[in-house]
Amino acid sequence: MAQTNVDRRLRVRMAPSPTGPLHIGTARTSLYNYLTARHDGGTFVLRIEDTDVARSTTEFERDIIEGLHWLGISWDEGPQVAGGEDIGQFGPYRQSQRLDRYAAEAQRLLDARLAYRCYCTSDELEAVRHAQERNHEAPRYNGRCRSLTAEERAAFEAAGRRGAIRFEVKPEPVRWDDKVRGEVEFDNALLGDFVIVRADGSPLYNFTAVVDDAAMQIGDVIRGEDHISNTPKQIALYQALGYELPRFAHIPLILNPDRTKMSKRKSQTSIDAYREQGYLPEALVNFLAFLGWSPGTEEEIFSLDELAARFELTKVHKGGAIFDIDRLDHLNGVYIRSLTDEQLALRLRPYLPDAATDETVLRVVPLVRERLVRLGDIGDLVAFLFETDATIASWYDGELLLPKKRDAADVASALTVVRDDLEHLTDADWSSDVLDSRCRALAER
RNA sequence: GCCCCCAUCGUCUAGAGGCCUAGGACGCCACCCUUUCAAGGUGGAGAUCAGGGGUUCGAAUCCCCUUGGGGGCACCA
Repeated sequence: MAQTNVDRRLRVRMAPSPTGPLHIGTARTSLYNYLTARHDGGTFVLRIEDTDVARSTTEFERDIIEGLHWLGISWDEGPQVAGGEDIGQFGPYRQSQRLDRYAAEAQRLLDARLAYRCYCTSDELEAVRHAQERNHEAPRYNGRCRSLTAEERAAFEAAGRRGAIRFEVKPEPVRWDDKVRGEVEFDNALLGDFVIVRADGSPLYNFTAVVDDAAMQIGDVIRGEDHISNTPKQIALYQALGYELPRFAHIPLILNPDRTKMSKRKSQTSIDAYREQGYLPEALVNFLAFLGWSPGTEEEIFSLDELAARFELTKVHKGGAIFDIDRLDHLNGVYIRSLTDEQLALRLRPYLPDAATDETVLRVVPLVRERLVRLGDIGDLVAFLFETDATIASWYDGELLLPKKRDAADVASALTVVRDDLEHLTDADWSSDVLDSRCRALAER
């Protein structure tokens, strides 16, 4: 493994877990990593953390990769896609393909007596936890298997138990200089020995992240604030394994309106959902970038490249930011209005019936541009004009939408009335007689 | 319960001791433009900088406490 001329100070990484569709928070963290790399001329690595076999799927992995691409976020090193090969000299970039490395490192820890086999069952562990809770103690592993004799271990193994591997935490204070938070200190004496490899042999997050970040020469670990309490554990692991420590930066969380961590239950968290509604990636990126960062000026419209030129980790806030959909809507409108007719027509295409000709779409664009908040809103505005129903098509298309004698303002006006009118329609109103008369009346206005 | 973190208009934020009687944007309210709705323009309401102590000639900015909020405490990531 010849790894030459790698400046780890300029290497950052995003390590999503494919256990769900691309999440807003993952997208924002990816963006901050990407911007940091681009700003400093560094390298951005994508690594797939799929060690949780039960929850990880290739569909989610594809969704995440596609979502990042859609946002315009690209990486310099990452897993192979579509039958290609891994890109980069530190691959493979999928943790499920690096199992031998974790096993080797775990063995190294075992041999050095910095980790040990634990044969406790989940029931036993739970019982201990409950007892600790009753005594108002911090729930943590009590170290029962820490000093098992060879005989005791053999007995467990003979009984068919395959122990998990626990890392022995040294009870000492750990501190690091966080790029966004400054000095952070934590007393590892409060920690229990934690599991790094399950009884079934599969490695766990805190362990794999450290092994890989070190192997991939990551110099700056930029991740969400929810990982801040993993950091002391990981630092201990870095030290035990003899790796050079990276720098850490914990960025603020994106919040629900009630200021709790943004969640699926309370907010729309999947990038796909925003994409489907017709938010432009440019708008989403611009919006996301400002959730926890600002250039320090009053400018607020930035392209990805402009963001990369201005972005600095040191200007990232410590406090979380509420995801304000009104603001996203506003930004989206700004970006929609900045598009040329042709560009907007192209983007609108997926939201209109196939029956609509390119020419028709192009003619609709100037009429709707000023009032489109999301591309998907085009459906509410004019999609019905292209229904196959002959009556609707002829009336709206011929008399209303594209009238020979009327100008664009007239048409826009009519469209709005039609839209408002439609909101009050009941199912019974959808007979062609009723529609016909409505259309006739509207056309005469 | 234990540990860690955070704190400027409703929201996103500017602010790194005097430029702040706290600026911008979103949202909201008026008015203008407009046959309507938008878009655009102009103006307005909206934060005693969570509260209390210090430090200093001077604090939103530094320190401490309180309060409030959040995150984490898995053989998830």
